[in-house]
Amino acid sequence: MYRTHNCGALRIENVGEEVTLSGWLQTSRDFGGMTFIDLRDRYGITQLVFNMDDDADLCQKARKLGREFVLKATGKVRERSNKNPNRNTGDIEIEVTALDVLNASKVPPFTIENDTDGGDDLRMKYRYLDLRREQVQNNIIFRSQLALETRKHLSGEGFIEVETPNLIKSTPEGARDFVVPSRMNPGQFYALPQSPQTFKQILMVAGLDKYFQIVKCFRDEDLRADRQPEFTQIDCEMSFVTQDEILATFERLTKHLFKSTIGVKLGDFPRMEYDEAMKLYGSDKPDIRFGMQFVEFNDVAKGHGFAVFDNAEMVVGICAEGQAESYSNKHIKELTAWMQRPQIGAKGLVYVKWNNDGSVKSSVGKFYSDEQLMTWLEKAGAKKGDMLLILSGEDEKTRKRLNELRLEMGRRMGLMKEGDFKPLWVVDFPLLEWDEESGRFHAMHHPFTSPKKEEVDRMLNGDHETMKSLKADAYDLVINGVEIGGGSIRIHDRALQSRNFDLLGFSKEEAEAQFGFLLGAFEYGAPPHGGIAFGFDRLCAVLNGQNSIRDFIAFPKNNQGRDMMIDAPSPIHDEQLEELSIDLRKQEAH
RNA sequence: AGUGCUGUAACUCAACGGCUAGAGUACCCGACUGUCUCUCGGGAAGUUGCGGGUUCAAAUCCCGUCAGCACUGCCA
Repeated sequence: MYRTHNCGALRIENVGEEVTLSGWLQTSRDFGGMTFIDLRDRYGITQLVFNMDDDADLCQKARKLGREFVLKATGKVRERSNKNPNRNTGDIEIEVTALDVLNASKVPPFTIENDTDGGDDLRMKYRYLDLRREQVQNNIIFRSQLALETRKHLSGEGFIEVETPNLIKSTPEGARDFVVPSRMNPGQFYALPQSPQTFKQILMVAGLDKYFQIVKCFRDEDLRADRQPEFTQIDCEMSFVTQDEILATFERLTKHLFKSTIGVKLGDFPRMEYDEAMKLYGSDKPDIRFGMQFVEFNDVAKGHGFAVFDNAEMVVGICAEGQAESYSNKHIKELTAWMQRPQIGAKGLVYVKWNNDGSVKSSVGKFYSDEQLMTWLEKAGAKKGDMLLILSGEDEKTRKRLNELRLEMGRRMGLMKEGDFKPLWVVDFPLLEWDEESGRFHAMHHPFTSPKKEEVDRMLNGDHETMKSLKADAYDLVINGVEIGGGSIRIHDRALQSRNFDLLGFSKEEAEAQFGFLLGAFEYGAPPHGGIAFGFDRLCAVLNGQNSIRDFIAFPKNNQGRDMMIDAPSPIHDEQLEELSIDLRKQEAH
């Protein structure tokens, strides 16, 4: 037997018991005459004691062991003379009578501690060592709990978990597909699903009524801290539902997950129209933990001889409360430089300070009187001590930049409080989005998204602006500025679907070739349906107040989509290529 | 594809263009009977990512390249 207890189990009540523990050597403290070993497993750390006076051979053996050795120790639990209040097992120790070295270990390349000294790349390469750390292990355990609570809750609401295939058909819409060559069908390829979208709709046609799945999705796009090439979704679809019913269902799920995993009770989620989010926050995923909403200054700023504002489509700013005195010229200059980085690309940044002594100071003070600037401050609802930060330029771009500034000011002013969760439904997304590159509209959500009922008539007779303004029954759940998930009511009517394909520039033949199976299914009595999908990895991260999803994935990939541990992707043998009927293009010689 | 930051001992980092490239941690050896960041003494440890250039002299400056991270594009 390897163990009678785990390393986090023993307490003062167990004193006197004969126990066996197995685990890893966390650290040892050798005093010559006696040696302490901290034995670790995922449940905790228990101290083993060896004493020269009791058993010299055993003590000598213990002195020779290195970090991360795998040990089995048998002995008697006894009360410590010096207790360690920082540890659950700190009242007791094991007086060891028998010790087996189950396995030796090389010296690990970084310390297996909460505050590891390892960098990201090392930790990924030696992921099995990183996963020994309590924090990372807790993240993985948390993920497991979140998945179980999701299943419990949705199953309790009558949802059925259905698996959908991973080898499916490539479609041109959306993200790039990962493709898999077919050996038995030379020259043809499967694609890995970007999401089980079409399958879940077909499950609705099939009458499953309420479907969910915790499912891997694959997108071959460039990565970020919050983006992996393969990631997990809580994917759902429901029949005979309105948007309100879907939102209510997944609001219940979200509340349940917050309550059951981190004990946070969320209030009812507010809703905001997409247009309003863009107007007030310059983002379709506003962080509403703090205000600092956009204020437009076109009417008060234009026509006073300041050419930059006069020529701008939009003059818009935010009011940073209480910041007038804390931003010196140097700070403003630094903030301006931050805004001018190529990633953001603002040309300049205008400030208006309302100092505590009542005076007004501004970088555009030459062009505007104090009285004029006061009207700006009033417009923004500013108080003494506040500071306006104003950008100008083309409407959409300027709002996007101001969004970055707002978030940065939120960070600097400490307004993104840890443990504060502010969910938000963003609703009424546009149906279509203009794609400059291809010179056509594409679906903002996906091609099966239903336009709002009142938009149907406008759908075909519209000009460019009308098309841009068409609204869909599409919605996102945003928490603390992170897009947690999104969905829509789908089109279940074949005629409306064809209309939508027309708008998207699909010919009948293309639509048939790409989505014929779905359109075919819709001809056999498709129920009205809709659904949503949550980013499971992001939800894990947000619940833990973290930005990077990598720590919640047991085996994540790096920036370049490489698995550093197994070193994938990698070349394959010529025989494999041959079998797959694939000729590689010759690489240019470097 | 682009922008920025980083790359020095096993790890984390330091070193004005100039002395034998240092420190902490970890590691090895020795001492130590109540530690839990043990303590003390000693030791070993370097292709300064790689290639080229400028210079009397390069970890340091320049060019290229590779890798990691963050971001922009991209991600229905």
